Amino acid sequence: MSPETPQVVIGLNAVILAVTDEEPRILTLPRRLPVVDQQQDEGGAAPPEAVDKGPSAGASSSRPVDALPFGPLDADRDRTLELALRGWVREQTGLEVGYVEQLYTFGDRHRDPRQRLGGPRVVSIGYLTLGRQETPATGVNAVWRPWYEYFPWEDWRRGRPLILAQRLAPALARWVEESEHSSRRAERRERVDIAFGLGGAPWDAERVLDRYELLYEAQLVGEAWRDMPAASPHPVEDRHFGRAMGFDHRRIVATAISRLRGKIKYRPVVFELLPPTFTLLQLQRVVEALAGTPLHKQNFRRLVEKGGLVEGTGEVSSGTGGRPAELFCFRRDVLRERPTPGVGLPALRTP
Amino acid sequence: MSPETPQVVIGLNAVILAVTDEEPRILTLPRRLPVVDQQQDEGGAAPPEAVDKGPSAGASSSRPVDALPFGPLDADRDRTLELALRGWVREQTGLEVGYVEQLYTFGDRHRDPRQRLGGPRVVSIGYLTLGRQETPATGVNAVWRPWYEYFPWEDWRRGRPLILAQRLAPALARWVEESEHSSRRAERRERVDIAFGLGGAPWDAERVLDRYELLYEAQLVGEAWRDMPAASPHPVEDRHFGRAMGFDHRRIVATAISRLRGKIKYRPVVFELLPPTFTLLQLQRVVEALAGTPLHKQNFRRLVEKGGLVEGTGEVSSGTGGRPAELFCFRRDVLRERPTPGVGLPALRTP
DNA sequence: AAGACTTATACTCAACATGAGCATAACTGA
DNA sequence: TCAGTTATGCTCATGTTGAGTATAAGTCTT
Repeated sequence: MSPETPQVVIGLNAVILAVTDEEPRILTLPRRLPVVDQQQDEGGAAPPEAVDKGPSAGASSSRPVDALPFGPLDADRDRTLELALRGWVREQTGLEVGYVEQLYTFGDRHRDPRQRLGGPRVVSIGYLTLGRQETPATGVNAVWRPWYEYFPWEDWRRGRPLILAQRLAPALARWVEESEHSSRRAERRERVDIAFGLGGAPWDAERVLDRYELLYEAQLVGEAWRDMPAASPHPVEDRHFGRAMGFDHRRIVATAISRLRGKIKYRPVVFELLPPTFTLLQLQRVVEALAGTPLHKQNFRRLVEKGGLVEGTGEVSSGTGGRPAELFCFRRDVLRERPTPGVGLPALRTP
Repeated sequence: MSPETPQVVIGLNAVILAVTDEEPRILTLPRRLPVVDQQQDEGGAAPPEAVDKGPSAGASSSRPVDALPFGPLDADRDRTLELALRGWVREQTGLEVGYVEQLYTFGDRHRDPRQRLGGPRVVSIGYLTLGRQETPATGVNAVWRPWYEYFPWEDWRRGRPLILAQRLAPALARWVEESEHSSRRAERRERVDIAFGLGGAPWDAERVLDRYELLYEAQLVGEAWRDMPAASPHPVEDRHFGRAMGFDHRRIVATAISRLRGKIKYRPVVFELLPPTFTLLQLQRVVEALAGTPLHKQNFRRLVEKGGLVEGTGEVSSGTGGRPAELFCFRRDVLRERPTPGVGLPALRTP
């Protein structure tokens, strides 16, 4: 490795989320990335563009994959990580993000194909941003894509997804059975049951990352094959679940969903995704879209209204298709009143 | 800056937590660190030991400060971040950590005095580890120190801490008033009220990090003065709250407390801090120590027993000082039964 | 213009969870 | 034996949650 190669590069990755037409969508950039070839596995110089610069079309071939907006931290220029992230997003998409939250930092060497091409060690910090769906700058090749395309088993709004019982559960069962020792099988089975709500265990909507990690380990997602040093030719597509992404970006999106599904319960973050005023059904649809579960309409209304999360504006919306609905807005005072203002949960009192 | 200086260094920091005598304690290493001098602010070569190596006594003077075990990521050797952390902890303390959880990644340039001495950019990843209090290897200068020494306003077990009303609230009020514009004052006041439960707002035990960040901004913690490029001589100690730490380590500990106080509510992590069998009062005392609030004994028992979190072993403990108590152990099956098994919270059903 | 359909909103009721307290049991030490 | 200490069982009022009924007020179709 050449001496002037930096040892470590910090990659900043943004899951830019908006909800439109009752679908949570993330902003993705289709990118052509170098394919790891079995022959030249340890040799060959790295195409530096893929690592150092953002999406400036690298010289590599192969079909494009979805990637998140991302770029490295400039140690000399960027004063904070968040400012660096905002800069990259602006540069690559033309969008100005509002609410930003750090998710997690990933640094496994073996889960990034770039590491095998002689590039520097990449440590990626994932961020989640919330906002409304805006059109990227002209000339930017960005796509707002529903996040359930990457995680079809996570959408329970119209009942338990068919893919679960029909395809995922059998594939996972095979993975459990392919273990040699029975203790190992029992351990795998328990992990599968808890993560996917099988074998009598309940479905926990927040375990999105657990489920993705398990699928990766069981080699049921495309990324797992891509990352294997001596991968056999890609197996039948039928055994890959959900749409794959470049780098470790799907893992970062899984982290984002997990985090957000947890957070809406105790912090009023949903409102970042809504216009200043909205009907209660609009609000409900957004929460349902994020949580991936249907909600009882009347109870939801009681929750947010009696809970002091929203207040009526007096205005009414006409385009409901039925009786006009009152327009509500977020009630900021709730932050002073309750410790955990979110969609569900009790309060605490001062004794 | 010399060309072979790495641009970015990843610092891995461990908050090693155990609870003994009803006090949560973290393992700290007293270290002598270079003092930032006003004269040589931008010049001077960095003492590389303070950054590159762990606590190998640097050549610098000044009195020692508390620091967490930490060390840089070795991009070539360490396969994962967590393995690197375990290695550093082992090397510096002789301890083998069990449960490990990543907290947050900090990268603000201006909040690390090392950055002003010409060293590389440090990005610190904080980790939390849970276990029992073990004695560090002989020869290691490590101290288990109660975390409430760093955050005395966080311990509400014996009622509202006196320091809050007597010293913190007035100091914060001064900070609010010292703003020029009234809109700025109103904004500061709202932040103070929400973070510290003043002005009628409730106390939210989880906002530990918010409170520390606010104190830092209001220059009411020692670290704020240390980090100022042109700091006036340190003001009277009377205006600093809690025991200070080196680097940004107190911020990392604040993150740890916030995270843990949230997590015990929905994941059975408390048991990592307890022996395999314990009495219910022992369990309660540990939860109280972490949450910083007293709990109703009978209700707590009902919660963990009916909630299926623990099961009786039939054995009894004699050293209670009163009637002997039954010994309980963690009931692993609860993971299969409830989505969020912790100290408090409802369940979800499968329809 | 009537009737079907859609969405909004109010209200009820049972099941369950939570906060607070009373009562009794079983040990220790003076 | 009595006071002090902790353990454990039980009650009761209140709050929260899940599910459903009923009615209001629009749009669209014929």
